[in-house]
Formats: sequence, structure tokens, C-alpha cells
Amino acid sequence: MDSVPLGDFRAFGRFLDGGMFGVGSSSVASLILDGESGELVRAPVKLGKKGGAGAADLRSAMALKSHSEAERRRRERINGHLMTLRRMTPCTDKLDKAGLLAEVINHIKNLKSDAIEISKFCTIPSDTDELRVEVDGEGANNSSFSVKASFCCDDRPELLADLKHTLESLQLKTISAEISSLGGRVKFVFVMTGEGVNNDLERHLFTTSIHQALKSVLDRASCTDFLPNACFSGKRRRISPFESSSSSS
DNA sequence: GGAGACATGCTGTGGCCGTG
DNA sequence: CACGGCCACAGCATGTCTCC
Repeated sequence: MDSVPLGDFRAFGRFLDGGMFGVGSSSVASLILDGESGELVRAPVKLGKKGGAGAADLRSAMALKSHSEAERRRRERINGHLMTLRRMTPCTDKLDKAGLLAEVINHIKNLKSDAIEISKFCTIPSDTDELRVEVDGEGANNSSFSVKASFCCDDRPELLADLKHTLESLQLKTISAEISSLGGRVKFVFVMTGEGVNNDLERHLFTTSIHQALKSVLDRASCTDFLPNACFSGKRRRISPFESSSSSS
């Protein structure tokens, strides 16, 4: 009977995987501990109901092999992504996996706070939907005044046309418009004027109507039908090895 | 320097669960 | 029911640290 020293057990598994025994079962179940020598020895093949290596044995051996290979692929995916994180995050060469993840979390937090600081000075879309309408200044003749409206949401193909149509329906004159887009998010900053607005009440109604109109655009933009990840359900999504490797390149 | 303790990582396996 | 994915566990290898 073949015997395998404990220390060489993994090599023995690879030996089996190499196809030496047909359906190479690397299963521990096919090994037994020899009481006398203290070594793992290959167990005799169990006889199936009809004699010889039964079909059930064959199937379970194949399932076991496929299971261990799947687990190996899964670990390779995990480690591949960890390697990608390591490359993307400074000063993580010496860290273990837990340390690496902790450092990545810190790094992301820092990047987010940096982004927030930068967004104070630049028109950068934020992570959260926002809508702000405020009085920007009064016209010279006191019968017109300007309104600054900022508007941030997920980008979608119809958004610009929708916004244009909405603003036109309010009969506003656009003085300036800034549009920025980042990571599927978009931010608009408009400065608009309205004519014939003579008192505080009319101004209030004017800004309110702008706010409501833009709110309706925002609501349409926030509708889940437009979200790129709307196709995700509660199911666990299966990812092919090609998909997973492409993200780490 | 060597032995032992300890931490970390890798691998295979069993079990569970969701999906088709 | 078969399959794939996730998780926990055990066993082992390797590196590092501490103590003698």
C-alpha cells in the first residue's frame, strides 16, 4: 500500500490532482491514518452497490474536486482584488490583509474629505442628491432679480432635455450655467433672472416655483428606473472570472 | 544560534443557502 | 436536484519574535 508522510500530504494531493488516478480525488476522505506507522495511507476504494468504483463515488469525487477548485478560484479572486487595493493604496507593502483593509478604509475616508473640501471651491457633483434655489441678487431697476439654482443627481440621457424644458416653461432667462459630471453624477449650477418681480411675495413665489419645478426633475432623475444598478435584485450575483480580473487590471 | 511561541497565510473540506 | 458561492474550520507552512 502506498504511504504518504504527513508533511508531504499536500504534495500528494497535487499528485492526485495531476490526474494520476483518473478522477483525481484530493479528498482527505480517500486517506486513512495508518495506526502503526502514523502516516496517511491511501484508503482502499469503496465498493459501490454494483461493485467497483460506484457511479456515486465517482460523482462525489468529481464534486469534491470541483468544489476545491472553485474555492481556490474564489481565493484567487479575493487575493487579486486585495493586491489591486495594495497597489492603489500607498504605504501598504508591509501590511497584512487586515492592516491593508484598515489602511484602505482610512485612505477612502481621506479621499472623501478631500473631495468635500475641493467641492467647496469647484462645481463637483456630490454623492447625495441636492437641490438649492437662492436669491443671487437684485436687478438695477428693482423689477428683476436673479436666482442661483444648484442641482445634483444621477446622470441620465434625458436629464439635460428635461431640465431645459422645465426652465423654458418657467420663462426664465439664463445668465450662466455650469455643468459638471463625475462618476455617473452630474451637477448643474444656473443663474437665472425673472422679469416683473416687484415685491417680496412675488420673489418668494418665483423662487418657490423654480424649486418645485426642479424638484420634479430631481424626482424623475432619482426614479430607480434610471439607476444603472437598478438591475440588481436580492440575488447574489454570479461573477465570471473574466469580469473579476478585468477590474483589477 | 537554536528552540519554542505566536501570527499570518494558504489549502482542502463540509455545510449551508440561493438559484435555475 | 445540481450547481455555484460563501463561510467556518482544521491542518500545515512560513516568518517573526522572544527567551535561553
